[in-house]
Amino acid sequence: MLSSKPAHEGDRMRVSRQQAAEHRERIVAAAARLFREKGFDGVGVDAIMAGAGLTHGGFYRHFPSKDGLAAEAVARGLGENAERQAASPSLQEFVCAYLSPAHRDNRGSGCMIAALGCDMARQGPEVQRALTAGVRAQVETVRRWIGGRRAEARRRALATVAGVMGTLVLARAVDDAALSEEILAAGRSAFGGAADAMRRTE
Amino acid sequence: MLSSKPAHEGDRMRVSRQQAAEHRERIVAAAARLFREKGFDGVGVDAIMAGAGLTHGGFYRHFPSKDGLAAEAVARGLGENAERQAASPSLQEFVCAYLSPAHRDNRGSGCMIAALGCDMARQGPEVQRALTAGVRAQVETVRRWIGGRRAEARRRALATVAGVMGTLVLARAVDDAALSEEILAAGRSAFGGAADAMRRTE
DNA sequence: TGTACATCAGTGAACGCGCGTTCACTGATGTAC
DNA sequence: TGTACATCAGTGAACGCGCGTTCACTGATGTAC
Repeated sequence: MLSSKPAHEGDRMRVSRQQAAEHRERIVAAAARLFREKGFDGVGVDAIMAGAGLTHGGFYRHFPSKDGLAAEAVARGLGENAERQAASPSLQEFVCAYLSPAHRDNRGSGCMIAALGCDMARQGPEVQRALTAGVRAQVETVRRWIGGRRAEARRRALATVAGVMGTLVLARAVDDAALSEEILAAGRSAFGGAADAMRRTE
Repeated sequence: MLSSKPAHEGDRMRVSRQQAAEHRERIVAAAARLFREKGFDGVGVDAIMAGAGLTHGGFYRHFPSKDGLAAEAVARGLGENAERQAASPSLQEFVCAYLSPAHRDNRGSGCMIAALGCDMARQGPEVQRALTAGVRAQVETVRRWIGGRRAEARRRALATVAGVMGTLVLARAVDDAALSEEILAAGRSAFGGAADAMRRTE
């Protein structure tokens, strides 16, 4: 899938350091994808390195341990989450893309929290710190989309972020295609317009 | 924690078969608890058998493999979910219990889907079949609590089940105690009264 | 600018531990007479 | 009911594979002169 030949070779000297930096980048990218697809324990260092077009021996020139890589991979995946949000013009469109069959069927390039959320609490503190920052950022974006009174909007934003994530997890876990579609549709309906839905001042 | 001494010894003969059945039961219970606490890959057969007060060698007199046990453990955990629902008089009280700090802090005895939902899709077909049945049952109970037009109530029930699950996952994954409380509170507010909240006919 | 040396990313073999699984054995259960 | 035999749940040692990690080595990068 990934070519093992570097595609640059330019920029005068110190090509190797630059290449090493690109390799490191490719390792993190491969890990972010593979962890989401198969879970932290479902992929080995050898598979990650192969995914980056390298052999396993060189891994420890870049990372202190598999756990160390995991923290970076999670941070990277959460960054992708933020980019997808930034690319969405409205909550409605974001939720429709998030709760789409395409997203459900592509764990490897999808939401990091939906793919690994259940396992995050069992990971090291670095992973949890990265996750918390990612959640805060995502909630803040949704809060701005929702608008209105700040405290109320934030409450709705928290429920929306959690709600779409849970919906995706459920749609992926279920055995039956029709039920899965129904779950996604229900989520889009409930969370797609949190601004006017969930009207409840308590 | 669990005494290794059997606490029965009665009922005429064939005590051993009965004891074996109890042992099997204890193994499934220990697995259901430990899997939820540490994940499918986080506990070994030896730890499960120790949790049941036995040694690992006898495991394969009861189950064909660790995966075979996983399917039964998941089914058992989902059954506990159903029991907790049955013990709740209303959606409001169920959601308050589900999104309580106590539930968040006790993975081992809590919701099976929140604890392992992300990993379910990677498990065998038996696990997924059990999960799907469990989800259907849970959704149906919530639908009855919500009441009203059937299609609309079902849509809200699906979103509620997914929503509270996602909320719990998020509250557990996050690093910051205050944020975790805030997430739980937002979930209780959004999903606690799905009958009057999420008012949205599409 | 050219040459000799040092650095270090990457390789592939090897290590060692953990864990799922197997197995010979034990001794109480359960059965045949 | 009592006795001899068969069954089988449980034990603990052992096996073997996978995987995280280490290491000696290579050869190009990068540097000192």
